[in-house]
Amino acid sequence: MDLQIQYRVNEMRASMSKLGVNVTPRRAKVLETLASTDCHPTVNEIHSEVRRLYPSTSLATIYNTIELLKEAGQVLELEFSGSANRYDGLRPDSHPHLICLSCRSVEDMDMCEIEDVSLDQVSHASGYQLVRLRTDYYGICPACQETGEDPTSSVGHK
Amino acid sequence: MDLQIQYRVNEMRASMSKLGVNVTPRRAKVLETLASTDCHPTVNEIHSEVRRLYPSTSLATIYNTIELLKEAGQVLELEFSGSANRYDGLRPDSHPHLICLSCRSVEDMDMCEIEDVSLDQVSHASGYQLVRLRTDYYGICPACQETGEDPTSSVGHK
DNA sequence: GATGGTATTAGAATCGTTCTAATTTGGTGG
DNA sequence: CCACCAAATTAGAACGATTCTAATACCATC
Repeated sequence: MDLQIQYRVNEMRASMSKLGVNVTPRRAKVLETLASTDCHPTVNEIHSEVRRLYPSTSLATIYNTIELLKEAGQVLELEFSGSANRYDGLRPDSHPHLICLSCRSVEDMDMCEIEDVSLDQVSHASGYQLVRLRTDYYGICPACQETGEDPTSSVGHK
Repeated sequence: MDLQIQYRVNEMRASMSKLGVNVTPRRAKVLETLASTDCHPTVNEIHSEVRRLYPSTSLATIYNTIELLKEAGQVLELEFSGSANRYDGLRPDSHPHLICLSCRSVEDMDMCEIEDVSLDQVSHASGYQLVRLRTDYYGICPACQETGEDPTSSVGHK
């Protein structure tokens, strides 16, 4: 396993242990799956991956592990109402994403010139005690543009 | 009916007509409901409101009308995976919201000092053809803070 | 008053997620 | 080495928001 992945898995392990939670083999495989991709997998995708090693694994175990990871602050949940939620285990902190309305891919957006408004700043101005920020840019990704997608037809993205 | 509401309803009507869609009495009531509140109602809430005038209205009519409004670009859909979607008919353009993890209220965030990154800017840098931006700040609203809510217990917002 | 197209309805179907109750596992003290 | 207990895991049921479907109602037009 890639060293960076290994490092990230250990971080997640440590956080879970700090919560007093056992990192069982199946759970470890969930962590590894999350740490091994920047494609923001769904629960089903993680499930398939874990099953390759432990074929009897049930969906509940994946949901359960992700719940624990959320409590440990080690995974970022990207909710979607019309399709399955996606999870980012590489960068559990709030950060912006690019979402394709056509192929529904989810990509991290890393643009140094875009400076995130700080939670502190908004907290202060709004009176809210803020803990998280979600920023999603919706559009058509370069690949889908090439295959001749019409962005207006997918605006009410489902 | 308040003049501002009336004005907004007429805007929505015009957009729907331009699409070649009839604005029936039930649909008109949906528009009016959306134009009358900044509380970002759910489909169920709109349904209840429309039923006060037309008691036999089915849920399907609300979903259908909202679909048409989305096509007309006259309503902003705020998706939530664990609870019902909410709709903003007053400001169908992308704009940031404040979401309370405790009472799940959704509020428009209007802070002149927070300048939205323009879609054009991000489009250019990312290669995406962007049509929409979602920005949500999650935290505990002032009212819930007073009643002694613990923000960390609700972080995995549902 | 008949016709045709649109709107509407009730309820079934779908799908992601959560819940439940029973079973399995793994470590600890005897 | 075994019995015990708590935690993990399982399969499947339950749930809730949304979408789909097929039948009915409505309304303008002829």
